[in-house]
Amino acid sequence: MQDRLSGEKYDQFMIEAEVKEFWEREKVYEQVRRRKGRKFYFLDGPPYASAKSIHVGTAWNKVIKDAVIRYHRMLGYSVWDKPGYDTHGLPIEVKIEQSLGIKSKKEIQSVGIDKFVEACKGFVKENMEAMSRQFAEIGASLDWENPYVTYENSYIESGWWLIKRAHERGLLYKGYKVLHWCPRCETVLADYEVSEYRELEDPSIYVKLPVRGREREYLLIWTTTPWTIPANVFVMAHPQIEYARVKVGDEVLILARQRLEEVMSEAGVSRYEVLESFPGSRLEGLEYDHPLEELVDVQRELRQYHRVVMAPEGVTAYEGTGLVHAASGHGTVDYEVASRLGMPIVSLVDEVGRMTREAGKYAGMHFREEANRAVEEDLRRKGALFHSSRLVHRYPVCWRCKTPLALRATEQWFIAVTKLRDELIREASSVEWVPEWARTRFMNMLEEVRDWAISRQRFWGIPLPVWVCRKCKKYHVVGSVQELRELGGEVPEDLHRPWIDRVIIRCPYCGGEAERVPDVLDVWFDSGVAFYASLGYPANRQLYEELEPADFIVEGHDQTRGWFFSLLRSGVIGFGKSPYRRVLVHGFALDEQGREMHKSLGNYVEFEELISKVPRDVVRLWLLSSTVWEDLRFSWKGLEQTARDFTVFWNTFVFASTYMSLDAFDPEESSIESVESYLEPVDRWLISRTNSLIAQYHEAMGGLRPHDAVRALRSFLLEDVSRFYVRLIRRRVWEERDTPSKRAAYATLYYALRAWLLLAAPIIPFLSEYIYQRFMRPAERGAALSVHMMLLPQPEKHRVDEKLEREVSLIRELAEEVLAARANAGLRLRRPVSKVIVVPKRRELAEAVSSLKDMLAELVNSKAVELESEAFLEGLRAYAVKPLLGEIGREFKKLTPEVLKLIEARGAEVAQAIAERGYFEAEVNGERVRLERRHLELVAEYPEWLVVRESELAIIAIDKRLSELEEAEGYAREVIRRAQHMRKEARLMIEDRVVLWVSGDKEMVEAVRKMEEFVKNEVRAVKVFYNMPEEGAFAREWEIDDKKVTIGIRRA
RNA sequence: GGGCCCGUAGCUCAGCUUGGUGGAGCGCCCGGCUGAUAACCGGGAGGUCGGGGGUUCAAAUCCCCCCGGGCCCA
Repeated sequence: MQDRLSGEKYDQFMIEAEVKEFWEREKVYEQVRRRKGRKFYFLDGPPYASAKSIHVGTAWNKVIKDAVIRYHRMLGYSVWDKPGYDTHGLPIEVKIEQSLGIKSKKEIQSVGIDKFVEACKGFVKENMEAMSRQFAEIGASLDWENPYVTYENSYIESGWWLIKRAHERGLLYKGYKVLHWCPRCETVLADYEVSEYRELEDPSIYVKLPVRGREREYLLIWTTTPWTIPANVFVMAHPQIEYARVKVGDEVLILARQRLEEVMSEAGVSRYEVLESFPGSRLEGLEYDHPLEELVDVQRELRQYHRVVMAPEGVTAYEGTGLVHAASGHGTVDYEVASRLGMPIVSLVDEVGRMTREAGKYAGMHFREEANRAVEEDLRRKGALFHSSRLVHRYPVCWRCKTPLALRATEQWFIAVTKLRDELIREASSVEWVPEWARTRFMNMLEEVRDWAISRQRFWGIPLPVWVCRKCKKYHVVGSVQELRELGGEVPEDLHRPWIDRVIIRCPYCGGEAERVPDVLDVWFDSGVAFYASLGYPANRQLYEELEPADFIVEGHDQTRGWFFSLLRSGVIGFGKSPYRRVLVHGFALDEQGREMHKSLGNYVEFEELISKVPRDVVRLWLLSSTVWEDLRFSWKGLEQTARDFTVFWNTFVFASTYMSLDAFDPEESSIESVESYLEPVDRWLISRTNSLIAQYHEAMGGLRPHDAVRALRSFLLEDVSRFYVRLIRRRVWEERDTPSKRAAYATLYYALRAWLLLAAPIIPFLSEYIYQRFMRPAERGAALSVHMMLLPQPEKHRVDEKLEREVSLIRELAEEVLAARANAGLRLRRPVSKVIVVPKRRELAEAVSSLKDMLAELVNSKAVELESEAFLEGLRAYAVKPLLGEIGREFKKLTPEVLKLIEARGAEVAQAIAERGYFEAEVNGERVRLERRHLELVAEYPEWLVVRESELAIIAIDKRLSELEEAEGYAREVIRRAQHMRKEARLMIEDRVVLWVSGDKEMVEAVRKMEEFVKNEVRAVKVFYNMPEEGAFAREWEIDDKKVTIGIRRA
């Protein structure tokens, strides 16, 4: 092997630049993609292309995807890796409005829809290019040249196909629905878009509705939206709640019994009398008059509907009066109850938030700002206002413009998803969810699924492919461009509005002219069809049929109700099945304090900044080490620590490369099979650990737990290889001659590092490629061009020795105890000790020590390790006793001083007796005294030359006594260490030989002389002189334990 | 108001599925090493396992309630 790693300073940034250049030059990605294998259809959740800079969370998202993709490629799969972009929708329209300085739909029309839509497209294009660049930067190996883009004609056409499918299945319908409406954006908001609430102040009024045919008797209702009173149709009550007729002054009010006290106290009424109480069911059918009947045109037609109906779903006993005023066009429940009972749907607010003509006196008023006040005033004048105040409550506002929303019945197009509920549940159950709780969350959501309002009264979106005949008023759904052409439509170059709006087709029913309904589709529709639209289906059926279903998707947990759902919905509508097999849910990237990262909060970390400060692999390893489905806290410190791990990764490979090349090691010639009989326990251990790692890694990656894989990889290289194995093989590796033992160590180390390098490739693609090119590829015939074209190793079960792994881990634990004992006794590690005695407390430890004695001895720098029984220590142990005054005083009373004297005088004897038989008897002042364990504290004492430490594993005793020779070795090592330091200072090469001078303190010089062969070998000296260094030699005076020594070296 | 998730050392996080002596890294203190070295190794201090209740011989772990945070809904 040739060393291509050492001698160069480790610079991860430089490495990444070079690797990138290599990938581009050799077209590695293209070659990786071209390889054939079993299909793995990965479907990219398209990020929304509304900004140029990606969020740390978006980067995390793509890094997870990339790790999974690379992993599958290295398993031999042919991975479908087309990325996507979500490009339509209101948020982008808003940005363009802002950049054009306009504020409403009307202004867009005056600018020209064509210009507006072109601006949207241009904006999105720039964003996509910037985002792709950043994704490629962190090494996301997706097909950035050919992403799927939701605004493309082919994609739009694929979208149309699903609307047509829905229509064919009888799921498409036009209906009224009460939905949140933004009067500023002039559009309906989907349920999940109603996400922002503000604390707003509103009126809180109690209104008296006169009961028809009874004098001075009223239904009492409560509302915070006076503007809905003109649209009142009926009143809802709960059949099981108790109601009361209450006399207040000369009037009678009807309200819930349970609400009585609170309502009266709020209204400041202290004197009232309950005339009778009864269940709500008795109120059914009770008619009333509308107090504003003569001011509101539509109310004259609604007279016949004004009555109390039973509607438990709309009434609670914890708020209001228990009687709920229903405005069928302005409340969700109101609408549902009205539909059920065949009541009319009345909506009196127009698209811009003004009261309609039917609202009579209030026509033209803004619903919140003006109508509220006017209605309240009129009610007061009519004597219908029982009480009025103000209240601050959470009120929904538009998520983009913060305008308070109105509930409003509007005409929209729907897909009857509720009809598909059972299918959805069946299909979702068959999906594998990681983690498992994602399934629970998803299922809970499906239980309450609603019909899907797909239409939007906007511009930048997939046009709704519905044409309505001017003559017969029937509508026709167009499923493709070809169909459009067949119906006589002139197909525009771009399928967006406004061009598509101008397409007139022939009505298939009456032959009349049909024009398009001007709506566009909900943007959630777009990404929901990605599973087939990104493959060009149905224009190109083959690709989809080959690839479906998607084998894997992964997005943040917010997408449960988002993309995961919209995909499933589209899958079931279009194909009757789930479009994906496995789902991984990842967390949110939060800031260092655990809050959401937002530009407006000033805690936003720019991706470009991140990547300029921290190498990509470091970012990746750090991101991937976080538990994937939990939220991630951004941390510069965490990244810094991760960067430090990389220096150890690097150093480990440099170490291997340096020595293997020095010894011309050839991994192909010296495989672990070829050195089998020379493998030492530590070698067999590392080989076993390597296979355990491989198994663990596959289990983690296969189970979509990349964090577990990363943690296993990290600890293997840091703990097992670098801090343990390399330390233990140093002596073998420094051996000058070519020994089988050294070769065995190299073979083992190469085997472990090779496996690690391959396993790490999906996680840290840059560094692993770099090291592969310089360490592995030149050493192996038939190694692929790139590490990413290699196959991952599979665990070889016969090489796993669980017993050995357990034993080594016990030995490591024990070694720590010994080191702790040494540290406590001030015995430095460099000085050997003559003997470590182990008295094991567990049988498996005894076995481990007896089979791995040498390993333990090496780890703790001891000349010998001996297993002994407790009896051995007992022989060396002496006990001191400490009387426990409390116990002794309580029992011996007046005799206590005498007893204490006895203990002091015959302490050793007392201790021995109690230790051996549990008691000691003697006569004191003529009385027989019996001392037991409870009277005394026994303190074990050992000879001065023995250091003892007891742990849960064993009792450890270290013999501090050193033989003369060992003492000399200790001193010699002190000299060696300093000579090594000087070699380094003198910039000698590792393989250079030197001449050494040692002079000064007699004991030191004598020690070196005794250990001369050892010293020469360690320092690579050809000769040692015991006098002052010659002129020109590199010399220095040292002080070691108060002894002065002069050391000199010169290259031989 | 509902569903799901999170809360463990000063900081970042394992451990919880399957109850049995609480772990790692960083930081801090002490010591060591110097042939991977702008590294590294060892030792030590540091914890009401968010709070309360329950089940159990035994709870960080299982159950219930509460508090704080996240996501999604109402």
